[in-house]
Amino acid sequence: MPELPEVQTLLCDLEAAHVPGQSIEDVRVFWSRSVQPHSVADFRSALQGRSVRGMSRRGKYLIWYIADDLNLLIHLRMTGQFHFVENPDRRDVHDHVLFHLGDGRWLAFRDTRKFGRLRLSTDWRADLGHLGVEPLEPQFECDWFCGALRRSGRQIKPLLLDQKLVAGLGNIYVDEALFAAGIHPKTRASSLDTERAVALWKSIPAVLQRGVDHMGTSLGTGAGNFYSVSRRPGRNQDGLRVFRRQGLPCPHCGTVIERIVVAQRSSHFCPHCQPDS
DNA sequence: GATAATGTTGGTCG
DNA sequence: ACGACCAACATTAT
Repeated sequence: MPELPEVQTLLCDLEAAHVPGQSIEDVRVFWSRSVQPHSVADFRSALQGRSVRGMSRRGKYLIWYIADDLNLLIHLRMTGQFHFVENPDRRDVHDHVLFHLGDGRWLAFRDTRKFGRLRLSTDWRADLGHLGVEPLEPQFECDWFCGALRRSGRQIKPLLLDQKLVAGLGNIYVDEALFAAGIHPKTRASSLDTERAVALWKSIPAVLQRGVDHMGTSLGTGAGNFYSVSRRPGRNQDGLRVFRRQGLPCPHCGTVIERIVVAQRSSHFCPHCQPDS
């Protein structure tokens, strides 16, 4: 579920809720694999009595600063969420980790599908060193990006989903960026001409920033849907042009949007605006 | 009620 | 190097 805009929304909500600055009085883990590779005891003892000094985001990771040599790296995977619960007894069956904060609140990590991970790091720069460039930062340069595309023979969609080149894109925003740039998801990266490559370079930050501005994308109403700490859904789903809109008319030309599978992921595109090369 | 699909990542295998 | 496939899980839509 959560891609860069959703994690950024979560970060902003946690900061607005003043979680940074709080001490961690207690940590309770109800599904041990949420904190693997640590043992529950190690995870708890490493954090108990410490404080959350600050937070940031890298790709789809949320980073809590505990000390110079201790960070908590959180990846939400498909259905991870944070929210506050009244007390430990009121915890939902999918609330797998609880943090008792210094001001008395209980912050819960909820994750219906249990893919999310909370792991400790003594060096987050090294542990997240595999991640590529931040697409909303100045290092996301046009010449560098176009050069990387030229040197890769991979299909453009799996290349963009690979966090090693650009960090933070997932299935929704890749489909939206490819539509905005008029590129078929199976196109070989190296076969894109400069005009298409530059269009893609522009569309990636555009669709991501739009997602951030709309506080993320919340599809459906189920338990695994995206909700930030405020429990309000995002509203970016209303602005999606192609994602999960197969059978509906393209907003540009009216052609029926198609759904195909690329790299084992459902992919949505307009066959007229994004012709197969 | 069974079956397919789901927004992520990491592994294997050819 | 790359892509196909699977696994980790639970829920929702069909």
